[in-house]
Amino acid sequence: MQTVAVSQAAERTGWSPRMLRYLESTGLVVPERSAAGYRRYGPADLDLLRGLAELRRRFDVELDDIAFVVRLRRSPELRAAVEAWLAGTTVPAEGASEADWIEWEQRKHERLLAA
Amino acid sequence: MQTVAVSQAAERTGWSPRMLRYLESTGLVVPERSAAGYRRYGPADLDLLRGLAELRRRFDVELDDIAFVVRLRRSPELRAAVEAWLAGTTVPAEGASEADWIEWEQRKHERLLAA
DNA sequence: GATACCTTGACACATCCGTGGTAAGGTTGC
DNA sequence: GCAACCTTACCACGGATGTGTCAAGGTATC
Repeated sequence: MQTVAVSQAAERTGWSPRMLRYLESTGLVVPERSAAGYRRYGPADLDLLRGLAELRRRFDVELDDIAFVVRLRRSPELRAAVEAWLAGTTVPAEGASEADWIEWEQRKHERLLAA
Repeated sequence: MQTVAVSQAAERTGWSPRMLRYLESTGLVVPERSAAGYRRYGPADLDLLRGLAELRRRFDVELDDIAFVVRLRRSPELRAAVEAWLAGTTVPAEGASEADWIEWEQRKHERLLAA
């Protein structure tokens, strides 16, 4: 498998080498290591990095947010607790239509602006 | 419907009045308003507030994290993008067994400690 | 063996989050 | 009409995020 070192990976994904190390520390993109301890980024890693940059750019998503989704996936207990909480919220449920969301949004704004 | 004002709600849920206003500003728990603009917390609001406190205590979840889940629910586009990203990750998929997670966790630690 | 990479670790800094306080003013109930 | 609540709008502050830079040292390649 073709792998590249950190500065190459940085060049090809738009991240800085510093940020690649930071991303590794958060657990979001963890490359393999060479025998001497060098980070080796494979094609899948590069795709992940590009995707992450894209997510942030397009949706203004925090790294924390993504990390939390990962956490949700791996802790069914947490996932269940969060879903239980969501069930009590006034927020429309899973299969809600777009119209439900619009109405909810309007009610929320009514509330917020009611002052 | 029986509703209480902000200081009462605070007393009954363990939050401070200040935090109840903050939570409203984040959109997580938005109470109705009286004619004069006073916040009126109903039983459902109180439950939400207690549940939120419980989530933080038990799972060390940030408010941001919950807010992001709400955002995921209401933006199918964002949800799809995040799921697509997750699909590329080395993280075990939706229906993965506990054993898969343990193995993944071990590999991650191997990687992180390989230096 | 020199050069250009890589490693970890630290300091620094802007920005935001969570939280408290406080001030200036409106509402309510006795 | 006053006491006890409520409102918004600020200032403050410790801690975390995201990011850069630098230092001290290991590795690889020619």
